Order: sequence, then C-alpha cells, then structure tokens
Amino acid sequence: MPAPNQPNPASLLENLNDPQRAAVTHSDGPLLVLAGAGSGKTRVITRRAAYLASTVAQPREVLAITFTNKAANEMRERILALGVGPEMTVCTFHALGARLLRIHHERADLPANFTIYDTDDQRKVVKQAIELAELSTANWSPAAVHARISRAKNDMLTPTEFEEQADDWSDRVLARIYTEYQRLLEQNGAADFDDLLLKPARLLQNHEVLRRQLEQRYRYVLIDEYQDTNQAQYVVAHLLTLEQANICATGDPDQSIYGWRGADIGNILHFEEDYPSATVIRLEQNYRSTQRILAAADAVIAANFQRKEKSLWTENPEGARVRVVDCESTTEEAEWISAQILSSDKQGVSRSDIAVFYRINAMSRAIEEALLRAGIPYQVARGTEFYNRKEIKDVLAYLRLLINPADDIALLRAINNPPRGIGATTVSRLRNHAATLGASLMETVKQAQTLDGIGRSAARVQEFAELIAELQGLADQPPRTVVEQVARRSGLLAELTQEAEVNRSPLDNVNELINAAADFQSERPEATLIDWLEYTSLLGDTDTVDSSRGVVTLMTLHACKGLEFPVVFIIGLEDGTLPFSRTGEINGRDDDEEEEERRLCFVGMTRTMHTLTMTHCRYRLLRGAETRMVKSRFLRALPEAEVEWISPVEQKPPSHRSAVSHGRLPDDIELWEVGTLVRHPSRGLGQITTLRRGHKRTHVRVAFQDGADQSWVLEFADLTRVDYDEVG
DNA sequence: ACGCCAGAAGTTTTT
DNA sequence: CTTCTGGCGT
Repeated sequence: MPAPNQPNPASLLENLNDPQRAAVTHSDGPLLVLAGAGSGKTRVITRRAAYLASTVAQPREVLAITFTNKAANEMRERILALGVGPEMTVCTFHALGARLLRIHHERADLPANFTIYDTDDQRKVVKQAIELAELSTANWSPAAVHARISRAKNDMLTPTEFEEQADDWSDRVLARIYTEYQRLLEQNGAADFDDLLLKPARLLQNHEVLRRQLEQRYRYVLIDEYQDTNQAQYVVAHLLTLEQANICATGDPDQSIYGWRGADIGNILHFEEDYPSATVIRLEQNYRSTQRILAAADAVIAANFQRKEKSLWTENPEGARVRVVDCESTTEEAEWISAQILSSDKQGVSRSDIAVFYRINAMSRAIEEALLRAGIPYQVARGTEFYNRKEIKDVLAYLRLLINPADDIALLRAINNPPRGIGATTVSRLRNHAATLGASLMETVKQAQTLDGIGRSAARVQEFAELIAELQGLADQPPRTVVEQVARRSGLLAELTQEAEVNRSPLDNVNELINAAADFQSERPEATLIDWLEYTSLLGDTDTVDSSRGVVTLMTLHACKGLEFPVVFIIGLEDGTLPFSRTGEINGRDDDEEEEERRLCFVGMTRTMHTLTMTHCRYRLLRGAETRMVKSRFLRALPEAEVEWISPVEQKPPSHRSAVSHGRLPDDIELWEVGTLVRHPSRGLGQITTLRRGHKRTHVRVAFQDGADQSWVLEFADLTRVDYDEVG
C-alpha cells in the first residue's frame, strides 16, 4: 500500500503536453511559465507542486501563492487529490502576509492581536485623518484619498517617502493625510489590506536572518497570476527566493487587469531580466475554447502594444460564430439573454454552464430583474456582500473589540448599538478625553466615571465597559460559541428578533453568521476567534461562487478570471462601458488604460468554451439619463468571418444620412470618426478632425475646404455624413 | 437621543 | 436613478 503522501512521480506526468511536462519537471532555478488562456495552467501548477513535493522537497517546503482564496482552496484540494500531504502552504499573498505578521508582529510594529481593516474601516480612518489634518472632507473625498494612499502603499512608499517625492501642493497635502492615517492605524493596532503586503515586504528587507529562515523553509515558491503582482508582492516573492531562486512564476501578460490597484505588468515582462538564468516555457495550446472564439479574442487583444510574443492555438472544433447582439435598451438586452437561457434549457444546457459577465457591478441589476421575471435562479459573485451588511458588521465590531480593545473604529460602532443611551454628545466627549489622555477609547470608557462632562451618561458607559469585559472572558472559546454569545449578550440578537416581525432577513443573516463560524470551526477544529476574523476579512468576491448549485452565474469581468464556462454572455459592449471610461470621455484617454480594458475583454471572451455572445445597447441609463451609446471599438475589431450579427427586434432602418437635429445624435453615429466627410448647409464640405464623446454631449471639430475650422456640439450641429465615393 | 425627511452628491474594477 | 448626509423636530 503506497503511503498517502508519496504519489508516484511518473503518474504526475500523465496527460501533459511537452511544454507542460517541462514546466512540471523543471526542478531548480527560476522558471517563468507564460500560460495563455485555457492552456492548462492550473493543471501544470498543481502537478508541479505535487511533483516537487514527491521528488526533491517535502510538502512543507513548497509554497504556492494564488490570487484568490477560491483558487487557493481549489488548488489545495487538487494537490491533496494527487496524494500529497496537507503540510504544503497554499494561500493568497494577503493570507501569507497576515500569517507572517501574526508570527513576527513585534518587528512590524503591530500587536499580536492586530485587526485587519477592510475598505469600509479604511475609509473611516481616512476620514478621521483628514479631519485631524484640519482639512475638509468636502474637498478631500475619503474614497479618493484612500485610493491614493493605497496606491502609494502598493508602490511601497512610506508617508515620508511619499512626501519626499511629492511634487505639487495636492501631493504634499496627501502626504500629511497619509502620515496621520498610518499613525491612526498604529494607534488602533490595525493593519489595512495593503499593510498585509507592505509590512511583510519591509520585514523581509530589514531582517536578513528572518528572510533566510523563510527562504530555507519555503525552498520552492510558485506564484500564480504573476502579471497581477504589485511592487510589494514582487518584493516578497523576490526576497523569498533571493539565493536559491527557486521561483516559478506563472501568468499571462494579456490577462493583466489590475493595473489600477498597482499591479505592474512589467514584473512579468521583465522576469528574464530579474532572473537572467530563467527558463521560459510557453503554453500556447488552448484546450478550452473553439477556434472561432480564440480568433475573435485574438482580434481584440492584437491591438495592444504591451505584449509578449505568444500565439494561442487549439485542436478544438471551429465552433459556432461569436454572436453580437444589437439591443435597443438595457431592458431588451436583459430580456433577450433570459429568453436565450430559457431556450437553451431545451438543448440540454445546464444552468451552471451559463455565465453573464459585465464591467461594473451596477450592471447586474437589469439582468437580475429579467432573470427573476423569467423564474431563472442565479447567483451573483459578490461574496463580500454578506460581510458588508449592517447587522453582520455590528456583530463583528464586538468581536473585534474583544480581541483588540485599541480598535476605536470597532468601539465607535458597538458603543451605542443596540441603542443603550450613549448618544453622539457623550461619544464626542469620550473622544476628546481619549485624545487628551492619549489613550484608546476603550481605556477612556473604562474610567468614564472619573471624567468631566460625562455626567448622567457615566453609568451607561460604565455598563458598556462591563459588558465588554464580560465578553472578553469568552474570547478563548471556539469561534462559534463566541459569536453566538456575543450576538446574544450584546443585545443585538434581541433587537433583531423584535425587528423580525417586520423584516426577518437581518436576524437570519446573523444566524447564518453563527453557522459560518460553526462551519469554519468544524473544518479547522483548532481555530481561534482571531483566525476566524482574519478569514472573514480576507474573503473575496468570487470565493462564494459555487458551480455545483445548478444556477446561472453573474459576475464582473474582473471576477471571472481563472474560471471557465461553456456558455458566456458579455454585456454592455459600448464605448464608455467596455472600454469603461469614468468620465464618459472615450477619446484621448490613457493608452495604458485602454490596453487594460482590452485585456479585460480578452479575459472575459477566453473564459468561454463553446458559445460566446456579446451584447451592446443603443441606449443605456447613465445617472438616470438615457444616453445614446456607440458600439464598442472592441466589437468593431472583430473579424467578420467569426461573427454572427443579431438584432433581436425589427429595427427601424437607419435613415442613412439624416441631418442631426434637436439634441439627438445621428442614427449613423457608429460610422462617424476622425476623417469622416461631412456637409454643413452653409459651410459646405468638410472633414472631421476631432470627435470627443463626453458624458452627455459629443464635441466635433470640422476642417472645411476653405481652410477654416469650426467646432460644434454634435447633437446640435447641422451636419450630415457624406460617403467618400459620393464626392470622388 | 433618535428618527424622519429633504436635499445633495456621486457612481469601476478587489485582496 | 439611487444612496448618503445633515438638519430639524419630537
């Protein structure tokens, strides 16, 4: 009988093509696997991890880093299924960072019980930081400021470094806020998401002994989705493999879609310069999609410049043409898709084979409504939604406070929730006292009776302090017990039970939270409350997607990376939606941004196994206003031979060259571009020199034959498009 | 201290 | 068209 953690290495090489096998068996030294979409990358990584663990290394010496928890869990299961022991570390960068910081917290200026702040908490701290810097949140939006701070951290800039390289007034102000922000985090004993990468990176940079220890512990490091690593992640990866250089990076520059959060596509493009002895293996055979889907996807991505030579090919059948659907409105788009899903039932397509992708979360709504009307069950990949609910955050605030009494953000949420007569005035006084004493709010609360101005509320505050002290006695109990007891003794459960007569779901949600803690505990019996809280804060959007539920899946294009579905709908292929543009301006944007949008579209298309449909709308509601949309430039790039154009309803034949009038775009707007010839009743024939589509209006500039230029708002310009052959 | 209403503001993508 | 905030009244 073979030992369970001794798989037969030869069996790990079955069903692999030549480059895949080369990647699996490569042992020492840097390895870059450029894995095209659908080229069996996951198979290669899992086999490679198992192969290493059964030939040159112990399972515990292998570290596999993924991008999402879902990917980590799947990979762990697949590796276990290959017969390798569970001692291997498979996790995300953030989970790895959290683990390192728990162990080496003192060197990272954190308490052992540090709290992980999520986006919501971070924003609150930013708000406090802005106020402490004596600025107004009216001029400095916490969200925007936070985005800048987060970006600086991903680039590994400390507040001081950020200040040093600030070259304008606004950056200098940001540096001040960033300084305050970081000070507040420290005061609260908290780390934000970015700290989970930044602090470990610094740790490895500054503590050579520790760095060596870790490199010896993790002799082989595998990093997936390397194209989406940022500077801090790059440093961690690099320092963990500094001497042995047993780094295996897998990824695909064409699938880099996180530039906006500091991911540097250069990390993968320059791998061979970082590691001159690197072996590079290209996986170019696609096992997932039909030829036509690949041809269409290639047409979209081909326009990008920041690429690495790679050509995807497949032995799969040619398949059906990619369908492009021309819809009048978002309602029609959604109705058409739900009708298609209903009719595909008859063809024996399972509901779980179908996915709908969109650029932004808000776009799921129209689809959800149509699916509800049609009685089609679905799941939306928005795992964090549950943990963002008010009632859930209320319970979590208490739990965080038990673990880390310095967490002022948690205290502020818990202190009068459920209402216990501690109002805004009292809280504000407590905060002032805390600031004067240089103490945390919890410490201040404990000595409330001795403080001026608390007066009548002192008794209430005292009761709250006693409640927390009592709950702290539970902190070492198993997570399920603590969660349940806290929900009960805090009074939250009683409040929700009362409210349940009107609205049951908050109560149900809290009960579900207790169940979630129980599930966690049964999977990891030794787990503490800290472990569970950490797990909940690191949950991602796709982590709750379950392909076995037999329902249609809805998700953003970002969330679909790494997944595959037989039938895919990508909606909203319009300039401004995909490619997305924040302002509505679509011309003259940053080329890098447009390339990333193109890659995003490519990622979505290449998830498809056999049936790909892309839809666009002529009109879309933007901020409540019906806006005329123009078919996406990505659709215009598709080769005619691969596409089937569909119009769901009879469309009025476009009055081919109607003059523009009363604030409407011309019907043939899709054909207007720079260089198009136009006629004006009095100015005569001219040529478009610029065409800028703004949020509400489109600006056009025309050069006329007499040499003069004139600009208009196109919606109000009396211009008519003229074909070249009409004028010779 | 708290709830309600009206007006304003703001809307990518995620660990 | 929503979601949040701030002010006012109880």
